[in-house]
Amino acid sequence: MDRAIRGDTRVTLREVAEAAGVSRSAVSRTFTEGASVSARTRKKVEKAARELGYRPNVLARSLTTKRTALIGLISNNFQNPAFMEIFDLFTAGLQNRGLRPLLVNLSDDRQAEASLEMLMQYSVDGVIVASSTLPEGFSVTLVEARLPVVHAFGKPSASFDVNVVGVDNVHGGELAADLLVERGYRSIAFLGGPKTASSTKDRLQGFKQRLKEAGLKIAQTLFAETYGYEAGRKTMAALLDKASVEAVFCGDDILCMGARDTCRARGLAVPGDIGLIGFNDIAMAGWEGYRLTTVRQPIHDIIVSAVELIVSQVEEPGRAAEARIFPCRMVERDTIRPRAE
Amino acid sequence: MDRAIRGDTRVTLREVAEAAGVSRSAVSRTFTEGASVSARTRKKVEKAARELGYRPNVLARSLTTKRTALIGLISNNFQNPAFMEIFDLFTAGLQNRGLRPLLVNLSDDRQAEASLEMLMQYSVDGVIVASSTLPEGFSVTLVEARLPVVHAFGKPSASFDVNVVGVDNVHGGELAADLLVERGYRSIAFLGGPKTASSTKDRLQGFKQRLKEAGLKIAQTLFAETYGYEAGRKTMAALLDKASVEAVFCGDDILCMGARDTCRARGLAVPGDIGLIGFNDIAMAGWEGYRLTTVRQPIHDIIVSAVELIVSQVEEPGRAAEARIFPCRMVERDTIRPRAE
DNA sequence: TCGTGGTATGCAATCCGTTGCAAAGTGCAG
DNA sequence: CTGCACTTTGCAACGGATTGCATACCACGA
Repeated sequence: MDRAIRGDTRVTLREVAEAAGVSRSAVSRTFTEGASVSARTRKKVEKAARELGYRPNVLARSLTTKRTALIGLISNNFQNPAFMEIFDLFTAGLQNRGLRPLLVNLSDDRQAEASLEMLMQYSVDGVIVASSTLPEGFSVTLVEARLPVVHAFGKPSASFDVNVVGVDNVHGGELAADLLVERGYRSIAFLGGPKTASSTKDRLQGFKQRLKEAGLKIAQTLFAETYGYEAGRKTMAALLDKASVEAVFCGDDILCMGARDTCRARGLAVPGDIGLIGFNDIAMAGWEGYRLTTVRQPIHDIIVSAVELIVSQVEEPGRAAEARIFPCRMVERDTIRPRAE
Repeated sequence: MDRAIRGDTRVTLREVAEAAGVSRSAVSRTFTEGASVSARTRKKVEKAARELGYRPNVLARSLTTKRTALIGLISNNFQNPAFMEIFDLFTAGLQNRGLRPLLVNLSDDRQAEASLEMLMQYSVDGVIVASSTLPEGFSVTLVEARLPVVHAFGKPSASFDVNVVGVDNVHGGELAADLLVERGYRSIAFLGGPKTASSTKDRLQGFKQRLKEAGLKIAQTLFAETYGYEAGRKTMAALLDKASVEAVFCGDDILCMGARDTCRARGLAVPGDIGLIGFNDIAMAGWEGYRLTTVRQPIHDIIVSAVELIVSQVEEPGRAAEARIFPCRMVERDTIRPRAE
């Protein structure tokens, strides 16, 4: 009976129409919200559809409606386990609004162009870029192709009209500096993420500035190649080999966890011998083996906001680009020494 | 000049045809591998296409070709940071073969039905189920709808024809038991993942059986609600409250990390006071703060194999279902006491 | 010059839906 | 019973591509 489940071929609208003894329009209309169909035909159609196991073909539909409900979800942070939280929230958020995430792994940036091409070919309704390391130019290309875009964890750009949701990274850097100064650290290093990432630059800027205001200078500035655990370990090792410092501000929790572990491996106590600050406050930052003191980024809010934004952008294409910037705040755990009595 | 980039509307094949002064068929043919077009027209078409910024509409194409290159990627393990590795490999693997992952977050299993419906409506070419906790029935539903399916990290079923790629979990459990026995542990507990998951059941089975052969019985058997860090912590706490044991075999690394951390929080030394074994050998298992002794699952091989399998399944629909089972092996780090002298 | 075989091309139907428009149907007041 | 204003319905065109088939073209040998 149920052709679709038997699976020979998918049942089409035309067949339902024939079975129900109505026109194709009638069938189409019973499946589109708010179209004019009498209760009687609707019933007939629904019965036939049920019996045949009819499922409308969304892709065919998209041909005329110009909507696919597909949203490109691009990221290049697949090395960072923290992104699991992010994917969870994004996919759940999109699904709740009836949107479908088409996932793009951009770990190899040479594929950037091809990926964009692909997204256009699939007629995605919009794109969410979830990354703090992709260059601004990336989102801009999308905007130029008239694709609605939201750059989550990005930095607002003065020169281009692209939707951004993120935090005030400069301020985050300031918070870290303030805490270190307050706790009396004087020899301080910065261990950032990829040098070219706007997030890295901004955090460093705020950090440096505030230290300067306190009469201090950054003792060492190193950059990890990626936001990843191994990168954090290696970079921290390099740092310790170069000089000894009292505290390190890491540009990301995952880097900080790596850094924490090279300390552990070298027998350095934290915060006894060296203080550490992370950035993000991902779930893992609270794990017993780490308990990072870190600058919290409201990931949940950012993502909810990004989804909201892409939705309104899709629904109202002309809409002006928006930047939604959330504040960070310090969450203190056990990697920075307590206030002196 | 470049309409598509200017973005008014997408350029269609028809417009290219007009610009090049050829028929629509000619245009279509220059864009399909192996079709018969003269070098001269091909050149004309390509020029026009380039100038107009034409990109074929894959969805329209799929209407006649019956191929979308969309692959549903379903998971319900978004709480487990280890899945980042898995997503990374899957997305990269699919992309390399020109396939597009349509991501489905099934954390809420009440949406299972709706998700399947959705995947069918989007005419995905196939589905990869990446989960060891989804019930067998889930994949079966897909198979019945004649969708090519591969269940990664699943368990082969005697009764149903579904493609499975995974490890021999029973054997994994045996390895854990053997090691514990060899190291002279006698009071031993099992801390598994969700009770209903086939992975949990199989690991437990092998474990129990082998202990029995050594004349031992499992002292405690507890199950975590999910494969997640918090679940691991809580369940371990419950276990310790009930009884004291010498060693615990955890059904997953992430659970084991949670367990490790409740030990840490309670001041229990590992492996001094208690021994721990994990399962999977995810990257994090090697982190300095944990260094889990664990049963290794060849994640990389499994995923490569799963992608391969879905590809051949899509290309050759009638193909018989296959089960590809990989062996596990023990990797020893620091959470089990060394062999006595 | 003509015939032949092969390659290129275009026509038109098709894939699966949606939608503007005109025709048909309905209900109700006069 | 007629007229009028809605509500339902179907027709047919359309969205953007592919493809079977028939025709047009080409070079080449006889």
